[in-house]
Amino acid sequence: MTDAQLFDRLTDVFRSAGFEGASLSDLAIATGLQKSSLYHRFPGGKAQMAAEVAERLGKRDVEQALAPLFADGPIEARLGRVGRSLTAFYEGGAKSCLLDTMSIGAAGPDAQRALAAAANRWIQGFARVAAESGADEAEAQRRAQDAIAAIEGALVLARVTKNTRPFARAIQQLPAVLLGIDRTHADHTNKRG
Amino acid sequence: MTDAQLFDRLTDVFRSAGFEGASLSDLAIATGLQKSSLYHRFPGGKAQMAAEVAERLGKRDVEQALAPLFADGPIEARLGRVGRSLTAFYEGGAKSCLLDTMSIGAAGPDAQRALAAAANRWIQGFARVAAESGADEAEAQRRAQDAIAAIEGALVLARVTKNTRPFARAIQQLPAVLLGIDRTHADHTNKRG
DNA sequence: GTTATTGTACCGATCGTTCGGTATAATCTT
DNA sequence: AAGATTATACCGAACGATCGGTACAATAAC
Repeated sequence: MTDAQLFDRLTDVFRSAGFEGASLSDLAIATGLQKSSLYHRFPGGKAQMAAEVAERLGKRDVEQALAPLFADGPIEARLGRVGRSLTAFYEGGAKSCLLDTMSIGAAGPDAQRALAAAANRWIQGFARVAAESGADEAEAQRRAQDAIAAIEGALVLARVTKNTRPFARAIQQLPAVLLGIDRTHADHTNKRG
Repeated sequence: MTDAQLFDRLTDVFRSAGFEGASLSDLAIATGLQKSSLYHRFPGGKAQMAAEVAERLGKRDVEQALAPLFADGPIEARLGRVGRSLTAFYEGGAKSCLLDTMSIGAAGPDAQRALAAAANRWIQGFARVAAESGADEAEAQRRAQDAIAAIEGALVLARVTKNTRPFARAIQQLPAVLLGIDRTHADHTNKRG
């Protein structure tokens, strides 16, 4: 089992069950390793697993999902690509966000710090593209936070109501939010829900 | 201890620790009751506690928070009152939402159903006021979902980054979202963050 | 004195964690 | 090159603690 696979499995358990809800048995089954083997790889136990998973989220996943932002091409096209990237990452809204599920309860200070760092990286990435459209620093930050909040909230709504359309809408409205375009009378044809 | 106090304590534990994170010991300590007393009141155990807490959220808390919506007065004033009501409920963004924290992991089918019902009641309440401003049914639903998603996402962001300003902004933008007013160039004076 | 309610003592199961040990591969010694 | 040693990855079995839940006697309320 490669490191990437191992982390993928761990991440999946944590993000669907949360920190407390993810038992070592669950993690062992998901990874195909015995609990003692997990302790060999993570001497710090479950807290270390959560912390390293959260770190990878900030350092690898966020960078990967936001990569299209800093490529070439018109800004709308780049944002469209990021939207598709996020839709894939969250499986259309069917999967929860690690930032949400693992920040509940006692996940240990290292994990909490890593989660906060991941969130801030995401905010900074969005803010950077918002600043491209002429927004000043503070306004860019606000737009970035609002865009992420819209996505995170839609994921919560999807988990509770089993309706992923608000998530699809949040992704669709992402360019408007970041670029400061009026979305009052946007087109919702065939996107009701 | 009155029923209201009892439920308040239980709700507090569930919404800050989630279902799995809320142990019977925690619940017993928070309520000042022994486990046997809790089982006398909730023969169905922790699952029943969670379900009844979620039911009260939908039937009492949502109704209470949204009450100003259906009183007299101009619609902006009513929405302002709801915003203050929600700010109090979430303590300015410092407290998580039960819809979020208790929907993670295995909270039992009754609780899940009650949480979904609570979310839908909230959506319907917001949609009703959105419809007042001339939006058709589908558009009102969308605005209501988006408004709630903005709030829930801001609460997630607040929990992770310890920054409650996105929450304050979500509340502030609530009237604009529901009434379909352009909020592109809204005033953010003294509300940066 | 009857009925609720609580306190105490438990239960089996599972929690996160640790320990002793195995197999293979790399590293060192000579 | 051969043998001894170390490092790495994994496993099975158990640890004490806590989990959610139960049985029942003592107490409180009426």
